[in-house]
Amino acid sequence: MDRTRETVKATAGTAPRPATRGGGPAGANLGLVRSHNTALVLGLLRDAGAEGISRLELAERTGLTPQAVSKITARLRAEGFAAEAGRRASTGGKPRTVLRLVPEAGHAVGAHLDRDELRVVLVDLDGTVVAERRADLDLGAGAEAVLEAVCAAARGVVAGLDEGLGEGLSGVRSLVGVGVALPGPLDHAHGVLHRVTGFPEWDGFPLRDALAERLGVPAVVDKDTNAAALGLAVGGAEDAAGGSFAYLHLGTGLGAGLVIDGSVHRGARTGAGEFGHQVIQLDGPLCECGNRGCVEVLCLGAVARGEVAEAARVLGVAAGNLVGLLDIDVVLLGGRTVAAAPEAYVRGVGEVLGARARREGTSGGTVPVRVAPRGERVVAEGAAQLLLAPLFGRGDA
Amino acid sequence: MDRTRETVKATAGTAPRPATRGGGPAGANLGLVRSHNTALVLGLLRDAGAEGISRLELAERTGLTPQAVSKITARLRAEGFAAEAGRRASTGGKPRTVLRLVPEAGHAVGAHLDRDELRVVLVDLDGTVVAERRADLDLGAGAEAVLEAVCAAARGVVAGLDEGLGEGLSGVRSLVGVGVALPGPLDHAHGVLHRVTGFPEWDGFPLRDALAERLGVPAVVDKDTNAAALGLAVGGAEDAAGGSFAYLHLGTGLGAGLVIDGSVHRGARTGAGEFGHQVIQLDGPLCECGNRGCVEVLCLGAVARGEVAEAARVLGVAAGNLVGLLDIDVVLLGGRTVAAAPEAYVRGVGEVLGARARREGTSGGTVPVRVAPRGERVVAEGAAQLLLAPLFGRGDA
DNA sequence: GCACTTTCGCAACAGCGTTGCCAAAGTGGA
DNA sequence: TCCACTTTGGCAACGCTGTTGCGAAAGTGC
Repeated sequence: MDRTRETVKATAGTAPRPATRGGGPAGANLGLVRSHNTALVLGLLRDAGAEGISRLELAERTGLTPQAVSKITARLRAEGFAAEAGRRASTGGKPRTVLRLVPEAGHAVGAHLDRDELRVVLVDLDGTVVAERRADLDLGAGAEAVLEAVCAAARGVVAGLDEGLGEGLSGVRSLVGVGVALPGPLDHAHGVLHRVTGFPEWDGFPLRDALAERLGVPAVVDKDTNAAALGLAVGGAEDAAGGSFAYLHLGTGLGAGLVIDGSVHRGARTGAGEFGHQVIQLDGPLCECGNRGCVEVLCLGAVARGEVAEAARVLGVAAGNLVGLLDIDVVLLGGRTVAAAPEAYVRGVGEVLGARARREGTSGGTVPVRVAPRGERVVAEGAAQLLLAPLFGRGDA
Repeated sequence: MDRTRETVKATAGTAPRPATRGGGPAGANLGLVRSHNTALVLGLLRDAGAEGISRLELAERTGLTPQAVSKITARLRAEGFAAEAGRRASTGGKPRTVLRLVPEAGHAVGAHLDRDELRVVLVDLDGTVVAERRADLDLGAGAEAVLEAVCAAARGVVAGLDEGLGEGLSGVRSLVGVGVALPGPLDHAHGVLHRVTGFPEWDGFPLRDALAERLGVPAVVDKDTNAAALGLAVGGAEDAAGGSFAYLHLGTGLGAGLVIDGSVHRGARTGAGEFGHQVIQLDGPLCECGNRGCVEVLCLGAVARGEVAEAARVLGVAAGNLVGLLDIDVVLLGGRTVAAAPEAYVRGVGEVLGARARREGTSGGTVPVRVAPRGERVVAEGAAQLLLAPLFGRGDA
């Protein structure tokens, strides 16, 4: 990913040599330390929200000295990313000055390309959705048509910023870039699509570079479930922060986004999270993937027959396998099918996980199951976070 | 983990403040940069083995400048961890000086506590086993007896070092510590056992602290499968280095150790890798864990009936689920049952994975399946790596 | 009104990797 | 045999990082 534009480079400092050559482990230099700590502080500022956070709290949370925090925050204030926001009550001495993030200092566009729908949002540093567009879309209409639809929508959501708008989006000073999330296998590292399920004409298409060139800003591409998981990791469930959780998406298909120790796990081939074709019934009914007894077939079959309880139970068994394998903290459910009967799925999956936990003894207790917040916008918001998260020290994207 | 003894503290430098307070993300200071880069260089030295590696190669691989590498290696040489080892052929100028690790500069003890057997090894910095002891063991014989057996064996393997041996092991200058691996649920972070399967009397026993006090050196405790995975990640399969793989252990039970992006994934409760109780047959035969249709029941049942091919197939299906979920690079098989018919299991599991890969298209190709090297010593060697790996920049342990 | 506590910035500092420069140690052509 | 050239790698000065020492600012409480 190339993020060398001047606008939102919080880490202006020196121009360091390329930190890593050839994929090996990277040596750390001082510029890296600086950007790491700056990102850490920015992240804490964001998490503090409107309430803000004092310099000393930042020092305690990061392990840095108060003086280092003062220097870092001074830079951030000079660059417009942070600002003072009142002061706390005194505890016998000088009251702490509260700092807060300036959300308008940075924005990112997030686009969710679904099979029949396009949803584009503009998100600020805080994660707040500033603008949104929705349109019908035919993923099979060809690259040119889809690209144009995405660009038009992106221009639309950015228009309100009034920061000067030229050919692409490159005139928008605070814009970090555009994140795109879509189904189907793809290569996240290079931003190249593989055979998007049902649309073979996309195979090998370099979506990231095409978009970046067309819009004149950095672009990132990821699977829809990964984007959703990232969005939820950043500002979603409170207890999911920094931990591990799975986002299970039940819509036209069944997939998962995995967050392990606070960052999205994609695997070397962006193949992780293939949850739907997990086999849970040996020699079971044939799935369109060629396997037998996949969760997807069993679960969606039950849905089609109207047996929501059975669908939830099957989903729960597969979720239980996942929880056991990865020792996950929370399971979040999303997607259109879940949205149609949220309580039933939460209850059904929860029961299976609860029974499993009870059998295994008390250690750790049962894994909570919840409906993922943000509803139909999860993926689009997460796509925007593909650009924003790195600013805040998330290793993703 | 407490590793403040002077002997093998490669990072002698300044005494930095505690880097992190309260479990949050840690701010980086200069001492951290130094130890990070030092560990990186040490790791590359170890991977280079007897052939050694030149300063400039180190610079290229780490992304550091040659001068920085020179400084770091000068320190390492002064401390006895590295030494010059000849020189390369000239390519038109001054020939490169080859550096190599001095294996004898550090040792670690690794202990594998199995239900009926104790195996203790002494490993040097290179990962080479310097000494080994094996003894019968009854895990149910009570804490005192087991502790004494471990300590006696540890003293035994260390005796040959002739570095002065007092009450415990604290007199051995080059000894980093003792790593212990055993089955059953436990808390890796605190080194406390939970209900070791079949031996309820161990529940809550603080094994790590008990051993550390008794021996006078740092101790680390982990699950046997995690230790094996770490050992394989460090010096095992070549193509597993830095990547992701699963070690599947088929013995009296069925478990897995997961390595994701080069480091062992344990989960917050050290619960990850519960592979055996993955359900792959809805409403299948009852497992002793209370679930129905677990791989363990199906697989071990087939083994008991002498149907090795069926056992391998079932194992392959479960491995396929795991591979799909995590996008893993390699599957390594180990354990007594596998050792009895290695080719059959490799073939059987490989066929299932191959069929799965073929159905999903060409992207990435099929995941290789191999027998884990090192045989019955994997776990003990991995246990020693619990102490050594951190020296080389592995985030584990 | 004064002593005390707490926050936080300025200035000096130590330590990290980096840069500039040069000696060392080879090769290869004249 | 000599000399120009290339490449390695150490020494010294440097810039930048977070850290430490100290003092001003801004409250509380007797």
